Amino acid sequence: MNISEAARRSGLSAKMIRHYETQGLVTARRLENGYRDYAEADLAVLRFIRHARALAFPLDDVRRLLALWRDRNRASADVRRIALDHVAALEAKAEAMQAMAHSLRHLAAHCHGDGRPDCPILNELEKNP
Amino acid sequence: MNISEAARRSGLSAKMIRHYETQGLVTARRLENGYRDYAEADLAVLRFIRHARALAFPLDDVRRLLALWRDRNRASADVRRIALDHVAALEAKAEAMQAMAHSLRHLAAHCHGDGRPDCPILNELEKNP
DNA sequence: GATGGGGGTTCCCATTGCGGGAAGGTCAAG
DNA sequence: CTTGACCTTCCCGCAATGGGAACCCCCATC
Repeated sequence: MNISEAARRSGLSAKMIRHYETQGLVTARRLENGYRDYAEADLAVLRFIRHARALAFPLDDVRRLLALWRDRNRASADVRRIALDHVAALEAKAEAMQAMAHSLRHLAAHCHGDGRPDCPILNELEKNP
Repeated sequence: MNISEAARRSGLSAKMIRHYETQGLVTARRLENGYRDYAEADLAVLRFIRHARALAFPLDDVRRLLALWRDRNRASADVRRIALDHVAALEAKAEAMQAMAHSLRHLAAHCHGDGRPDCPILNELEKNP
């Protein structure tokens, strides 16, 4: 199957697939004319990548997860460590963003939000320290 | 004051300050030798930027907030809108990340995490659709 | 045979917000 | 005069794509 069908069937874009190839996550057989040719097994890899990316695993992690996936002698502990490290990163970022959102919501709640110029949001931003 | 002192006193890096200048957020007087020269008023702008960035406002928003800040005839409604739009974006991203973290934590909780190869995390990633 | 259309390919640029580092000007102290 | 600590501009790299150019391939139709 050509790249656009692989894209359609994997839920990725052709651009993404080529990019993942440059990053060493997938490889494709090449036809005589240079076209990439994907087998069902490749499709499984592409779907794996899509699922991992949907969970926001960086490509580096995806590469490691793929290696473990292919390794019949893997230790599930290795998979788990990658996942939990990623979870920690996600939660740290999410909490930081929630905290920022909270502060801003609080400031916005005290802002008239009308034609008058005074605004606690700007007051906060212009504070000295 | 030169750029490194402005950096120290604003809590930004010299690199950041130059970058903000290319993005039209700050301007600095130039000495005869081409060096940037900052006044106290510039420092206030730099601190404003730092506070806004600490709340993760994109530079485009910071530019708009600065314009409103300088505008004595601003409507606080405009400031509020920028802030609340940003809050919405922050919360959307944060919630998406929390959701991913939750799914992964759930999967990891069912993973032995020992030397055995079977792992619900990989099972999830290799699913068909 | 020529042409058109719809594939494919590679490669470069832009995004966002910086950091690193090179190449070179400037200035004060020793 | 040299050293060192500033400053300047400019280019590269990051992460993960999207957009688009320039060009190749193949098939069908005129």
